[in-house]
Amino acid sequence: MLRRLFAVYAGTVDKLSSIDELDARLIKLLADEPRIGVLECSRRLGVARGTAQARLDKLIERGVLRGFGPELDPVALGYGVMAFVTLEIRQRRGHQPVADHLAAIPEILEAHTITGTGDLMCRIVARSNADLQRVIDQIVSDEGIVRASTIIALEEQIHYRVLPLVG
Amino acid sequence: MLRRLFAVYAGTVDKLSSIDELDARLIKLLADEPRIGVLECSRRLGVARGTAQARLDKLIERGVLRGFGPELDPVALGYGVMAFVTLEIRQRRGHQPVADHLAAIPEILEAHTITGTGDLMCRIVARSNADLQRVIDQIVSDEGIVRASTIIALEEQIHYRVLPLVG
DNA sequence: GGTGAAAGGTCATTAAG
DNA sequence: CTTAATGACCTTTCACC
Repeated sequence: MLRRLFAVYAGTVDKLSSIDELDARLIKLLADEPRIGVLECSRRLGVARGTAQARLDKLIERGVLRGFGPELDPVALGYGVMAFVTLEIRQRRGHQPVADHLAAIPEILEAHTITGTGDLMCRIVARSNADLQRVIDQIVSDEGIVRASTIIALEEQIHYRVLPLVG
Repeated sequence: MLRRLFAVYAGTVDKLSSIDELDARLIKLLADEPRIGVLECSRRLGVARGTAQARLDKLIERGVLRGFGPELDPVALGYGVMAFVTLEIRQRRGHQPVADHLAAIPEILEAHTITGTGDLMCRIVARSNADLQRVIDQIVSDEGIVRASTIIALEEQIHYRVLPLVG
């Protein structure tokens, strides 16, 4: 078998990406038809059911598979406007208080500390452009935030995907 | 019942966000324990199985629930570096050729056309900072791209989430 | 490998908008 | 009158021991 195919040496990465060809096929199979069971997987992959089960368990254990949570579409939920907001924060007390403030706002779907002139990059959604202003006001209401620079996403060219990385 | 609780009027939104309280409870239940079946859902929600099934089907039909695909962690796959890349493109032939070029690069996890000085915002990953250069080179190899400005994500403050929008 | 259980479909009845 | 919820029955399929 081609176990540990990649096993790359990638700087400070602590989890090795030990994904072999069977794991990849398993993942792609589950991505295609998430509702099928382990038995069906083993049949399609041409392996014993125990093998499929073991592979699945290990993928979850390693953190490669984070789970099978329902994917929700913000647009269908009424949040048709998406934007990226770059925040500049006061460096005094670190970013944790600001991160806590952001986490309490449901419209903030994601946040990262970043390099460059900004300090934080957030992905936010709103029900309309007018509503976007409300969300931004809510964001900048925190003392720790100096400036917010907003970029609106017009059209989604590539929807979020990870699968191509699997090969 | 409190059906059509939100039913907001949100500009050019064509899909009404008709999520009632039962739908919300169902979604949150599935988010908590994705592996449970429809029968188990119906028991926990205190409704008939057919009801739970019908609600689930309709949520999928409306596009609110995009599916139950496996969530993959790029970090565990060996892609420990994440970055946001803003692209400036030649406006001559539109962005479609560029979008096609980007779609062929697996490390590009997402792409949107945007407002502001840039034209496209991409989320990319790489195995290391050195590898990031390779990915960027691959991106800018397209004729249609004039400039790429990269911002590296240092730490994930808020992991991607949509659930808070459900209430 | 066998067994209890769940998924998925259909149906008639009842209730509510 | 239309839409939804319910409980019942059935067959196939899976998960677990």
